[in-house]
Amino acid sequence: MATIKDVAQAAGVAPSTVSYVLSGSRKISAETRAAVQAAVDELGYHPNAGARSLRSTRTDVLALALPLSGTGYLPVGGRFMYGLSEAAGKHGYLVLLVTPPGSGDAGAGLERAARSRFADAAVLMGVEMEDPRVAAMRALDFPVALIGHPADESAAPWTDLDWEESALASVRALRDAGHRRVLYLATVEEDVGTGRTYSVRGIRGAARAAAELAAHVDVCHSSGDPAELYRRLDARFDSADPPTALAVQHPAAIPGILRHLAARGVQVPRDVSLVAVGSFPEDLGGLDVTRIELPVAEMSAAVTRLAAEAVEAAGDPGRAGGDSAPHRLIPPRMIRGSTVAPAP
Amino acid sequence: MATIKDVAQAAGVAPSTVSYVLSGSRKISAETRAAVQAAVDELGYHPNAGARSLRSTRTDVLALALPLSGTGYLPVGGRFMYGLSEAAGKHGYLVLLVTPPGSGDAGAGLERAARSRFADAAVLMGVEMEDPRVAAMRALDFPVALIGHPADESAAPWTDLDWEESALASVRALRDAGHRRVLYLATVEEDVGTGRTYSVRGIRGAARAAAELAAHVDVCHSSGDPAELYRRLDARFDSADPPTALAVQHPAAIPGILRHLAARGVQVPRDVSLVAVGSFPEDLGGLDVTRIELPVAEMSAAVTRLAAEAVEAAGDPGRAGGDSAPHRLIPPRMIRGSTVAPAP
DNA sequence: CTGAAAGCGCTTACAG
DNA sequence: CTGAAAGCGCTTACAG
Repeated sequence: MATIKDVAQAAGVAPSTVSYVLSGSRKISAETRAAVQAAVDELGYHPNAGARSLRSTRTDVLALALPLSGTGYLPVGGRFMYGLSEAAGKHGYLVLLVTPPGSGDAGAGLERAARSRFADAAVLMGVEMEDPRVAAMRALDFPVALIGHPADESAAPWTDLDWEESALASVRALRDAGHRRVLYLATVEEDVGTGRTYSVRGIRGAARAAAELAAHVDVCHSSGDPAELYRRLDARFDSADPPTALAVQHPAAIPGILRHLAARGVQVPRDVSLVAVGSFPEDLGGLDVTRIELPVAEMSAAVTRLAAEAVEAAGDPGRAGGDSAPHRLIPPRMIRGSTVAPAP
Repeated sequence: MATIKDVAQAAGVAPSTVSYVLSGSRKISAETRAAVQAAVDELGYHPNAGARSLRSTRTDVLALALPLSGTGYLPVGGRFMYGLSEAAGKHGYLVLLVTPPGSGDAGAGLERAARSRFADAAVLMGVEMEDPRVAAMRALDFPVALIGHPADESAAPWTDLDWEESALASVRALRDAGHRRVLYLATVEEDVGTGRTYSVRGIRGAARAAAELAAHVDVCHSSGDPAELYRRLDARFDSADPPTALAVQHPAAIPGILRHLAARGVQVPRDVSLVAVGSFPEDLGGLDVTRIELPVAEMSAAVTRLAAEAVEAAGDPGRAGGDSAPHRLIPPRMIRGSTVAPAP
């Protein structure tokens, strides 16, 4: 592989001049610049990543810390890998995956990536309300940006869909259609248990909806096991006062839920209305569901910007260590589908 | 961050000794080893990735070259990111994502990653029958392993589900149930057009099935646009001699297909039987479809092993450059679901 | 069994 | 406007 020396020799200049041409951090005469550029193109020169990062302490890599997928594959993780890779590319960053599912300690891969300086910053997914990874990375002076809205909003830069408002808006849409008994199907219970921010805040929004909208809102946790989920739904629909509407924060389960309800003789929206909270198109298998979509591209762009800023700030002692952190809370946008009808 | 010097000082030895303890490439007395290990643990020392790779030309990183997703998000890409990250982790590798969807040149990110030595090898997804990336990487002496079965089997190590056998087996299962008119719904036409190996080989298997099994096998290309796909299906089902069975190599479309058929008054499997080719569970939204699943974990493990071997071989001049490449072709396994019934 | 030293390929003060 | 030189943190022949 060509080195900076090869380029310098081909262009008849010193290696340092090549470096300056490439970084643009020094005024260079037009002829010299052209000669160097020609040699770079001719040789297909790309600076060695290891040498560059050793010297400049910049890797141009963002680490993406995936959540442990206790319940198997998480489609949302795949979406963000794509979304982040694309957004990061626009900022000149590559994306490194850490903490593969199945490893023991949730933070082990991340810690290694940070201590070995495999990356300039980490983007954290599957964030918990009190996420231990935030303090761990701060102790290492390693910049982070979160996809999630933690309890301490100033602990680290973060972005998220406003899940609380999303839950509220979905119940409101149902309430506006006349429904007074709404079942809020929250995330799978593992996510509730570990305090994932989207899970906790969604449930919080459902509780607010009950208080503010004069509606009965029954919160039920979803399950990764469809049979168990359907048992829970059956219990509600078999009760004396069954719900007339569902708000579902487990969108991947919706096609199955619709089939299960149909098998019970319950039609959507004729008998029951339904809103999806935080879905993406693949989840719904082409069904025209009334929904609030998860804005993956917008969140990916936002978290990339936050991460890039955190990297800059870490290099600039003046700006680092302020006790507030920037964030971007994304308001929900309701998309009208065909699954909401007036209450019977 | 602690360096090897800090560890050496804390342990009272030379930096080189710390390096030897960590690499295990030299006999070290038990006391020295213990002292070094204690210092390493105490300081939380991890070797700097840049320095290590600069010196040893090993990065312990595998680049995953994603296909350009012309038709938007590809769930299969997400699956392999998880699968590969997990499999690579077991071999001590981290995974770097390159060529995010949306970038102009399919190979630009990969080329940069290779020339800058961001990784030790590349795993290529979305492989085409004659994939230009293979030659490009060979020209750079950059090891690759493919997820896909290219025309030239000896060009690079590769692994894949045997799509030809999969298509053949799916038609055979339908033929064995008495079906004589089978519609083979191939991949979306973009994949056919670019010559993706799974696409070409699936169609090849369908053609063989027609020749070998005395069945009419009509091959129809799927579409990313559901409306267009349903028009194509309607054309077949409205014909004088409609199919009685479907083999579908576009599993994500199956829930929608079933709904569309139901709307036409066609029940599966009462009126039409169906087999999915290369699905994974999320695709089918909980439907109990007769299917050949895409063995993501097995393929990820295989391609990781192939990549790791290619890295070793590249370091060993004796083994490199042989004119054959190892591969692993995975035979299909049919999973019985409830979507195949005897022909009417 | 252990250490001192060279050098991987860059970037960036220092010098002119 | 350009160059010579130091040094980032490792690994591994060379030496004892």
